[in-house]
Amino acid sequence: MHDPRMADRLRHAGERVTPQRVRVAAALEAARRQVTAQELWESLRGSDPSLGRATVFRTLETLVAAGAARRLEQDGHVYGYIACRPEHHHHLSCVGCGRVEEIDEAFVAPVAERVEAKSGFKIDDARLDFYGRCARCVAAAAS
Amino acid sequence: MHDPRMADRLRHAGERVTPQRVRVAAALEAARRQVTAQELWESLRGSDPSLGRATVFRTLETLVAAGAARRLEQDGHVYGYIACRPEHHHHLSCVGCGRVEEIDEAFVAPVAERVEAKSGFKIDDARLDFYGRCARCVAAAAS
DNA sequence: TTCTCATCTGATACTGTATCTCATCTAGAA
DNA sequence: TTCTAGATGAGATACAGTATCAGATGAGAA
Repeated sequence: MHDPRMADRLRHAGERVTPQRVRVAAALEAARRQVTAQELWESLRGSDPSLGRATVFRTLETLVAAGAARRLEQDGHVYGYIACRPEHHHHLSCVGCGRVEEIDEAFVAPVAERVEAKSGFKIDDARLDFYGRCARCVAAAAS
Repeated sequence: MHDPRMADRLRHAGERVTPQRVRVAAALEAARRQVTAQELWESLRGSDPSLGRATVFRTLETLVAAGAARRLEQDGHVYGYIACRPEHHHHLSCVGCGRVEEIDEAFVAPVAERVEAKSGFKIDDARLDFYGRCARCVAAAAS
């Protein structure tokens, strides 16, 4: 088994440890990025053509419930899954050249905390997008 | 017309002002909460059975593009829409009851400044959306 | 007012993600 | 090893949203 911790988490949550679940969990961890159930199924089908599509969807939900994965909304009504740690997506988008940079979660967390304190909301997810011009485009416009 | 401002926004964005669009915009404003295109269509069908489903979906996108509404992600791969003033781009959305509160620009401005300083971007516009549960829904879930 | 045409509407078909059903299989306990 | 609650695989189904297209219409021009 690639990562015995994943199996432990499932067992601890009272879930069965099946070869399919182990394979899905291993593939999710190996991805090291946000992936969709569909992507995961397609990549796993290569090595295991008998793996069912529904099984991948179900297993991902099981992993989320067991605390071994996190589900995020992606644009286009797709769920993205990522192993272990939530990864928020905040963007800094240049309207000049189209370049997009990621904004670190550290910038957003303090705002979320203050908003929680003021509003009484319990915040689960955040989306922050900035639009403007990158340094290069600003310089180009000035010249 | 319930709210002439909505028509002005459409006109200003170079969009036609049709009876259907006026009806959809009025219903969205009257809701005063986050609603889905489907919900809006079903409620409007009562008074106007000829109103097409696709028209509601298209109109909501048009309103978003014109700055008269905002699109938010809801759980279950559904887009929620809410009428808003163009100058308010930040929302705090309850996934439990659909209530949406506006977040003051003052929370976001400092983040924008720090991001500008770090990245060299010149930021023109910002959009921040938080998703979670309001105090009432948190209390209801705990009981 | 009437004309004109770009664009909007409504109906329908289609896309793609996710869920449900059910016969079969199996992990894990005894 | 046997037993059984729960998992699997295949296919059907549900549902939000989009694409298409013929016909209708808003809004500016004449």
